[in-house]
Amino acid sequence: MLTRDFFQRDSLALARGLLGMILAHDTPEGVCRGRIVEVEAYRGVRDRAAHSFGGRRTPRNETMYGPAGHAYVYFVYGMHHCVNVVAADVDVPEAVLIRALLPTEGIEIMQRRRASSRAVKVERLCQGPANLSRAMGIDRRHNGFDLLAGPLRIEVGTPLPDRLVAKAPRVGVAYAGVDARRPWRLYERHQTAVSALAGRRR
DNA sequence: ATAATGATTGGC
DNA sequence: CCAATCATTATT
Repeated sequence: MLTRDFFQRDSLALARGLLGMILAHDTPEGVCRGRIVEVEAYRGVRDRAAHSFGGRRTPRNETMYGPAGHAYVYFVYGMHHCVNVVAADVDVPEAVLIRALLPTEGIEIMQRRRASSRAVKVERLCQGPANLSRAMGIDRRHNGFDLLAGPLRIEVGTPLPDRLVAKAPRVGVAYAGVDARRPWRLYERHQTAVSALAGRRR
């Protein structure tokens, strides 16, 4: 099991550490697991792309100000959920957005949750933060959950070696000015499950 | 109370 | 390219 120390560090370091770890969710339908292959670091009060920029503290982002290793889940665009892992110390509002998983377990359950007109390929089931949330059965009810243990948790996986870590600017943060260009999106090189809009790099 | 907008996705 | 769709936030 991971320790609190694993999560209690700055969000960029945590983002790096989360690559290769497992997001697991026990649900009535069964357990679902996926290997984390793409993340983005949101670096707190100085990061114009972060919900906590400038020390903004609202009901929505309150979890970011709490202890590390908890889930910050929020609702956007009137229809999507995104899952973050809270980093750093209490009152230091940093977090890591989980952007893509490679599903390893509970694939049929995920396919049911993602059911649309056409079948969804395994590598697309958890491709993108909102798709992943839907496939894993995560919504606002999970905001504030402790990810160390419990029905929604992060388990020890296989750390991703440096040579397989790619870095690029974050997605969907054009409003963030200079911070929009920072290479704070980390993902597994050559991994087909990384989100499509994110583009590929080597 | 009202207006603006979004850490996205999928369809055309 | 753009509509979907509404909670959250900022502003009056």
